Amino acid sequence: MTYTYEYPHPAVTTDIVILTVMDGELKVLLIKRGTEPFKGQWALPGGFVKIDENVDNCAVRELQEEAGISGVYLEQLYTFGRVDRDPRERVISVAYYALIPGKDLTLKAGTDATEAEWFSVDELPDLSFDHSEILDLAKTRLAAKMDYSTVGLKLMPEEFTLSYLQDVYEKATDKPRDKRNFRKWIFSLDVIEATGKKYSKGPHRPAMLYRVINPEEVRNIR
Amino acid sequence: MTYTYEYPHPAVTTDIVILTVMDGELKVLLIKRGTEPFKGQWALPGGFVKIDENVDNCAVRELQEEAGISGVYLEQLYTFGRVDRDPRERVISVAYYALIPGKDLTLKAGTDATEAEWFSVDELPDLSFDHSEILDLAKTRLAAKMDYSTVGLKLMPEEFTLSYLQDVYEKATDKPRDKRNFRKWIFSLDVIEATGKKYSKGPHRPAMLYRVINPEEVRNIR
DNA sequence: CCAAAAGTGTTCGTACTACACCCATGC
DNA sequence: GCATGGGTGTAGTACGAACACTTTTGG
Repeated sequence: MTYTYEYPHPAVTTDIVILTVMDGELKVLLIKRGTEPFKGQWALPGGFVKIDENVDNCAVRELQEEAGISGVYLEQLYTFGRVDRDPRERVISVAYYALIPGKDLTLKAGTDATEAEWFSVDELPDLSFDHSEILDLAKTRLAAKMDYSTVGLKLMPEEFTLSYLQDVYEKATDKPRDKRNFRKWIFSLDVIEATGKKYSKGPHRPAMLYRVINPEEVRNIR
Repeated sequence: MTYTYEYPHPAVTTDIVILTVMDGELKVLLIKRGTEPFKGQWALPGGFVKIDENVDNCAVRELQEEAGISGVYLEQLYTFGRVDRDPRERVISVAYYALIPGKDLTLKAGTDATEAEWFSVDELPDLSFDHSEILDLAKTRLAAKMDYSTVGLKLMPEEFTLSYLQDVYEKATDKPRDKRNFRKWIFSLDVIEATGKKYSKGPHRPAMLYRVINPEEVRNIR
């Protein structure tokens, strides 16, 4: 079966920058390509938009199919449309980024037989296509948005300590924060609340556990 | 001549929200459609991405061809990819917005025979496709960016008065500003300078004329 | 009792807000 | 001389930045 048009049509894909903070580092999920071009190289998960599928839905589907992830924060990032960005044919890519809670490491490694792995964004292999450009933009966008919205909480598991929260903010924005000022700031937003539980880990004072008050909401600040 | 693919491909267009402040109002340039669908209705200028043309270049070209405008600020806005957004075939639209200096009204009305007209964003006709959604997003984005970057200056002609500048900011963000505070703010950014000239208009004190110091730059504030 | 991370307040500077009157010109 | 928009300063407030010690636990 083939499809014929009066004018040439580009192919359209979505590529997804899947980010999380793990082991004290901002990490991105990459897939080892099983086919040409760039066979054997690492790339962002993604795939072609189906003809009867909304572009947003395509991103949701690829997230599930290639990374086994669903129900997470997903936002359109930018559309990459240079003519030569794919050697096969004209491919325009609508890039998204997804934020994964840190501890929910239920990561079945990709539903299909592809090889998936978390990489620190500071120690990346060579990426296929223009994917390092896409990743750079995602990092920039995330860092900016963590300062003027509450997206950062999408990187949090159900319950977390304030130290962990601060660590996530520092790693995702690549900027150190003062402990007392950070706590004053996050409390002033009224977005987290104490669970009443404590979390003991090691020979020191246990930390109070917090939760996000309204996990659905992403609010703009200022 | 026809083009055949193994899988169905969507068509890709760019649509451009061309904004300016004119006669004390934020205005958008619309084109009256000469063909079905939505024949005779107003729509954003735009058109299909050519197979050997970068998506960004397509936006630049459409801006020139449909509105006779070039050399202005142009930025990608968002990609609209709902399946049913075009009744003809599957069309994915990469939307851009352009900012036109207020007085440079050298607007030859569209190079092709299309009918182009400026509309106040407060008195819009019914728009074709999902174009009112695109326009809404452009308005929101512009208003936000005027507060945290210097894009607003892209709406300024070569020389302008402070009152005019303030008016543009008020109309583009739909928020009133205090005259003295606005002036302190804009001066603190070091982005405009006095030309030394004055501008007399009417029976009152003439206004000093200013220019943008670095017209190319768009800097983020904060 | 010692090591380790958790928790907690105050001071200072700066940037935003609110606000009202004199100035220069054309007619 | 009067009507019209152009131009200017100050005081109060709120927010972000800098900064160090005490608390609680496990071993």
